[in-house]
Amino acid sequence: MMYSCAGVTVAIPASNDLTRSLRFSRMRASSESTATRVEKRWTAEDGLIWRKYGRKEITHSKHPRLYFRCSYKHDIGCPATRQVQQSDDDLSLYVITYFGDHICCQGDGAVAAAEREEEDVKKQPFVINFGSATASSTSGSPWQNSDGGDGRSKISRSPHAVCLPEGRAELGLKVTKVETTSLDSQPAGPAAADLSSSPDVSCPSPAWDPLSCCLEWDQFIESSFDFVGEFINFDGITLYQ
DNA sequence: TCAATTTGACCGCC
DNA sequence: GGCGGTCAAATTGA
Repeated sequence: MMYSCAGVTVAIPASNDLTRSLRFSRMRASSESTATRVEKRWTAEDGLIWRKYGRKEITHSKHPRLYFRCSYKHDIGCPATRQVQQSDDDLSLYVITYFGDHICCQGDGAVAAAEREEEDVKKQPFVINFGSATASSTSGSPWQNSDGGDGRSKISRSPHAVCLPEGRAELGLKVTKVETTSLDSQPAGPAAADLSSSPDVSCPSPAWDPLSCCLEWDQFIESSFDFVGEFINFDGITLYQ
């Protein structure tokens, strides 16, 4: 099977083979050498279409870990996944760990945008200021999928990936830190207190944008801050890879 | 009717 | 056996 996305044609295995390979690729995250870790006060749209496929209560963690995968996982075998977990120490902090690169949107536009983003990352610190993130928040958490509202994402169900890394710039985001780590030495998890030690600043991946995410964007908007015109004022963000 | 979410269950690793 | 990651049936909303 061949699939084209943003000018890139990708060959993927037959669905049965893919399903089988996926089924027996458990513990993938722990076996891979690297992951991209992002800490945010809130999650934000990253222009990519994520689909939630699991939720797990983690021992010694107050908050469940949510599992997202690229919506094109089954379509074109895009291996990108991410885990989102609320920090126990700072309830406004979310640790987002990305695994794998997106192969679903590596078109020229996305690559160029990613390159521009990399330049931005190198040029200036990344500070996303949420301002009074809790000013209008009643729950203060996007983890309302199963108890709060209906949990249904209101983001577009567009069948096409939207590769708009520059959207971050539209949100006025700046990069403070991107850190590359090995899962072998620093497994993903909620303990993020020691993650701010590296001075390295680099773009985690030229193929896609891990700097922002799309978890519960509507809830994010509705509960975390007040919109004033089109300006979004974030509170803070730290990136780790 | 379709597509996304929820959630219990399954599976591999430690 | 416990834990974490993923699957897939059931559920739900557009």
